[in-house]
Amino acid sequence: MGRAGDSVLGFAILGLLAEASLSGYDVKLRMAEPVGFFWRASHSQIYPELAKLEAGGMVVHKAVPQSGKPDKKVYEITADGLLAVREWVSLPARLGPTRDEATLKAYLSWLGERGEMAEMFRELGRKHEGQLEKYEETERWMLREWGEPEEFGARRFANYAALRRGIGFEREYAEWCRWVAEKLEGR
Amino acid sequence: MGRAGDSVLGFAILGLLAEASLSGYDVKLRMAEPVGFFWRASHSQIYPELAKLEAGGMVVHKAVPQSGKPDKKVYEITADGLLAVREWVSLPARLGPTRDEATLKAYLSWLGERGEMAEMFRELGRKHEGQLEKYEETERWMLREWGEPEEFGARRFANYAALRRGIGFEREYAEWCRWVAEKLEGR
DNA sequence: CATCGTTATGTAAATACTGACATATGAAGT
DNA sequence: ACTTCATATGTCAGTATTTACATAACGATG
Repeated sequence: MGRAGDSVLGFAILGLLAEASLSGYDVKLRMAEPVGFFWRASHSQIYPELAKLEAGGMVVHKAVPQSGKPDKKVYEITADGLLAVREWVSLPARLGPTRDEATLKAYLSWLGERGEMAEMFRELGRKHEGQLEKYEETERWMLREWGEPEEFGARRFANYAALRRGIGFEREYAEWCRWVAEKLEGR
Repeated sequence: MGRAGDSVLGFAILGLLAEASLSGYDVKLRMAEPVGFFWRASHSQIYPELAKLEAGGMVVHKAVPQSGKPDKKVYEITADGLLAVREWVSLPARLGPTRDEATLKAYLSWLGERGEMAEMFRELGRKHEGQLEKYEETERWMLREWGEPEEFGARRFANYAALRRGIGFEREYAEWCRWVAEKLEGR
């Protein structure tokens, strides 16, 4: 209906602000690094979305002058905003409108030249392999710093759960790419 | 740049038309069933896209009167169109702009009520489990009808490769959901 | 002193996508 | 007779997303 904090992006931002007050730029940075792995957004979406959230009473901002850097607007979540995310988070998640270009290309692979297709999947596999390694390094760091997953608090577990999804996803994807490439090469 | 057949959807359609001439409705049906698992599109996207492809010389149509049913427009791929898909298919696939609502909700799960969150992931896991079973049934059918994957022709292999991705994806996803639910329930 | 990178915030145009509206034929079931 | 379903093709409004444009302060590098 167009209520503020209606879009998934809006809730993603509210979720970040539930943990700490942030500037639009800070939100952008988090949307690149940890959150971006499962919900990407650029600053040209974030700034307008923050304005929309503020118009809807979900967040408020105050200007913070800085020396050495441009001033920033630090956004803080309101009671309404917190209530809205808390309600949203346990609502059934929509299954993503599955759109995977690589799987489409696999489905149409009979149209391409075998060797070129194999090389493409080989390279794609390497990319996913690389991402997997980054995730696995993060996991090692978490286990080293935080101890046993069974004893994580809710916040840390939430973090770890998202990472586990990334690891499973990339591992499966990389394996599939290698398998496709191998078969296309005719072994 | 806005050339016809520029969008992934355009190439998806060209790929379908490379195998057989189809009406917009037929394309829609394939976008629901096998293709829709990795590239979803509704008829409100398909009809305009076909018109765009035709304007760009990638496809041509002829009206086919039918008795008992409304007339249809059957689209056929042109030499230009075929060349365009063939080139596109072995070009590096963009990594999908990862947007997965469920992983976002896992990341923000500390904001929700434990039991509700667990139930949500439990239910989501069931959905992915159901999809997995459908895919596995299709796989059994393929192996029964087509024999050994090693002896599939390029077309059948392409089909099978996309299915294998679906199976891996759903299996991993369902497992992750179960794992999250279990941990949230505190076992 | 010029340029580049980082921080910081925005807008605009174009494309992509969803969901609803709109229409029409004929078959099959109630 | 009435309704529903499958076939068949489209448009429209609104939302979401991407890419490019636009500005500005400051520090570091050359």
